[in-house]
Parts: sequence; C-alpha cells; structure tokens
Amino acid sequence: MDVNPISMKRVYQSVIEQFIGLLGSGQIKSGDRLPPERILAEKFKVSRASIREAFRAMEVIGIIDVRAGGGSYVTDLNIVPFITTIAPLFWRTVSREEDLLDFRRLLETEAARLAAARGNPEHIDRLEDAVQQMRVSLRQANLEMGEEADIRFHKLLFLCSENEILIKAGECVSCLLENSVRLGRARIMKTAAQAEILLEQHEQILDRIRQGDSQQAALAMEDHLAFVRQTLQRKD
Amino acid sequence: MDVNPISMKRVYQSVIEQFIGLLGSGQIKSGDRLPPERILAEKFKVSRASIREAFRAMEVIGIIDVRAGGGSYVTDLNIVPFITTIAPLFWRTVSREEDLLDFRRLLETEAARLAAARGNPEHIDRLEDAVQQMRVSLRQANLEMGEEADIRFHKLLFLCSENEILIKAGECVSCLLENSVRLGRARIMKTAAQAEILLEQHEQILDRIRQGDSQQAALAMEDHLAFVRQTLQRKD
DNA sequence: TCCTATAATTTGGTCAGACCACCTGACCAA
DNA sequence: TTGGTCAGGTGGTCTGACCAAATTATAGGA
Repeated sequence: MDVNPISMKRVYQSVIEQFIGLLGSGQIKSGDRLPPERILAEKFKVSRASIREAFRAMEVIGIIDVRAGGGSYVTDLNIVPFITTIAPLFWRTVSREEDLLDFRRLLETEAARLAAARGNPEHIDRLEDAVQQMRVSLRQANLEMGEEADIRFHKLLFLCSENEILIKAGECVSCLLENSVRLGRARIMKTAAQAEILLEQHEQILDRIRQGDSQQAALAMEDHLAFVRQTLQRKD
Repeated sequence: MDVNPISMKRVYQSVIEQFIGLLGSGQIKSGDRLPPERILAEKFKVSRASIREAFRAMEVIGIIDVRAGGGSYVTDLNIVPFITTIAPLFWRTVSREEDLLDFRRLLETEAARLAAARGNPEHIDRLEDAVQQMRVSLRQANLEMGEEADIRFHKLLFLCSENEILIKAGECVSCLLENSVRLGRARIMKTAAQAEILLEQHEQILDRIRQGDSQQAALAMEDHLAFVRQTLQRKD
C-alpha cells in the first residue's frame, strides 16, 4: 500500500509558511510593520502563544525584527543573528580555523575574478572610494579608519561579483570570522608598516579589476590573503 | 559622545545561550534526551512558554529535534530544516538560479581538488562504491538507483575534501537545489544514453582523485558540471 | 511463561487570560 | 522650548488548563 504520510504540521509552522508566502507574493515587504501579536492571533484564529512561537522562529531565520513595546517589522533576510547564535557551537564542531580561512580564500578569489569579469563601473567607483579611504587613513596614521576601509573593500568586492549566493556566503564567513578569537587579536596587529603593504595590495587588486583581467585579479587577491594569513600565523 | 546601547536580553535568548554552552562543554551531546519542558521550566525558574520559545528557535537552528509526546532530543547541527524553510523566500530574493549553479561549480571543483590532494584511501573507497553502484544501475537500466548513486557521489566528494566548511556549504547548496523547481524536473530527464556519459565522467573524476592529481580532478569536475548544466538548459 | 491488548502516565501542542515593562505620543507646566 | 507626566499600545512573561501523541505499565489470554 502506498499512501502519503499525514503531515502533522504544527500551528507555528503553518503561520511561518503563510508569512513566507506573503513575503513571496509581495503582500508584505522589508520595512513593513506587522500587526500586533494579539490582532494576528485573532486573524489566524490561533492563540497568541502560537504566534509568538512563529515569531521566535522567524526572528532566528532573520526575516523579522521584534522590538519590545515597539511592534514587529519585516526585514531583509539577515543571517547575522543566526550565525552569531551558532558561532560558539561552530568552533566546537569545526576544529580547524584553517578550514574557514581556506574557504574564505576560495570565495574571495572567485569574487575578485567575477568582479573583474563583470566590470560594473558604478561598483568599481565604490571600491575606489574604499581604497582612497585607506590612503587617507595611512597618511593620518589612523589605524581604526584603515581597518574599517579594509572591511568595506572586501564587502564591496562581494557585491561586485553580482552573484547573490556568493554575497550571502561572504556574509556568513565574515560573520564567523568576526566571532573568531584569533581574528579579534589580528585587528590590533596592524602596524603602519603593514598598512602600507596592505594598501598596495588592495590597489593592485583594484587596478586589475578595473582592467577587467579576471585571472590577474584572482591572483592578486590570492597573494593578498596569503600575506594576511602569514602575518596572522607569525604572531601566534 | 560614544555610548553602548543597552541590550535587553530576553529570557528565551538566555535559555538558548545556556544550552549552547552545555553543548560546547559536552554536558549534553547529540542523541541525548532533554528533560521535559515542565522540568526545565522549573530548573531555569522560567515559565514553560519561555522554554518553548527557546525550543522553537533551537529547532529552526537545527540543534534539537522535538517530538510530540516523545520528548526532545539533541541533534547534530542540521541546516536542512532551516534551508527548507527559507528556500521559497530565497527563490524570490535570488533572481538567478544561474548564481546557485555557479556557486556549486565553485564548491565542487574545489572539493575535487582537495579530495585529490588529501587522497584519503578510506574515503576514496567509498567514492568507488558509489561509482560501482552507478555501473550496476546502468546495466539494470535502473535510473532511480543511478540518481541516488550520483547524489551520493557528490556528497561523498565533499567529505573527501575534509574541509568542514566546504562540507556544510555543500549541504546548503544541495538542499537549495533540491528545493528548486528546475532541478526537480531535471531528475526525470536522465536518459540511458546520458547515464552512460555521466558514468564515464564520474569514473574520470574518481581516477584523477585516485592519482592525486588536483588540477586534473578539478578540471574533470568542471567538465562534468558544464555538461550537466548544458543538458538542463537545453531542455528548457 | 510470554505475548498482546488495554489502561495509565508522560510529554509536547495549544489555548485563554492576566500582569508587567517598554515605547510612543499627547498634554501640561516650568 | 524644555522637561515631566500620563495613558494607550505592544511585546515579554507567567499561570493554569486541556488536548493529543507517544511511552510505559498492567492485566488478561494463549
């Protein structure tokens, strides 16, 4: 006998599904304020507790933002809270931070390759801004500012790749690395001498992207990451 | 003025944090049965509703499995329920399925490269098993069996890479692709003629991994994925 | 003795109602 | 204008209850 198993869907799951559906059909969108829990409970004909359980799940998923006393708001799919929550677990499961750095190299070289291939002028201008800020911060010996520009450069690079998945994956890895102890220490290790080298490397990556040379852009990124990694390891 | 915003931590978040902590310290581990909600509520000195909200979040995260009437169990970090939930949303946000296929190519070629480099004999034997099953299913004209072996091969390949992040990322992408409409149709499109070609391609990948030739293994994988992709697009 | 069918217990799923804490905006007074 | 107060809206939490599924204990029959 071949029958379909009865799906014992729980109330909160059905609620989530409906919200996902509403998001998909555009009936609700990022920034919208959701009705109060009590009203929703009435509309869905379920208890407020069930609505709240659905909200907790959607909060972890990263599609709503619930503010005590201020209502609930739809947000863009945001994986940061999720990653932050599981990060401590992650460092138990994943023994080798090495793996994460390898993975980042993979993502960023591909991002550089795609950025060069796509060559969107608007995006490249924003990369230029970030590099410019690095130059300024080097002159002013403002390490913090340089740090910020560095992070921005790498984030922008993912945007330049124009591959949505790559962008999201990049966010995940950055988020995980920020939760890493070693990277935390790494920030402080940036000296003025290193800042100069880093600036040159970023300039080179940018130049090659501007020239539309995928192969060379990827190689420049590879060199840059190898340098960063080597620096981190030497200080251990 | 530089001040830090006050973080209003909610009860359910504290509960999750404690559970993550217990998982990290090994006081609870995968397979363990958690105490009943009512008991936990007593121990944590919070209401059952708060415990339940924490459970909903942990369920979405993929670290517990809650069975009605049967208790709650700790599981290995399982991203499948999470991905399945957001998949419908994803296909709205990510306009181009192209991006996902590009990303998969990136991951799988890297996995092939690493698998060849690591060359763990135990892992390679399991790859051989999968290919063997593809041979058998081809002789028996059992497309379904071949399909299953194919999936297993790609999953095993990620394991061969021995990079935890790559393995997890592979799971995510596979899960997303399984939720894709086009791939669903794609399964049926496998004819006997194609099965023969696919078998050859997998054999070639395996051979090159066995020879420890990273470069060639990656290229073989690239060829394979290009073929798969081309086949999918032709049928549109 | 062993197995099975049934009853009792355990445990998660849901609901209703209550109270508190926080946010917002309106109104008032210095 | 500035700051304080207050009321209403809204999320955060708790309590207690009942239902339904799964498990366990139990009694009866082979």
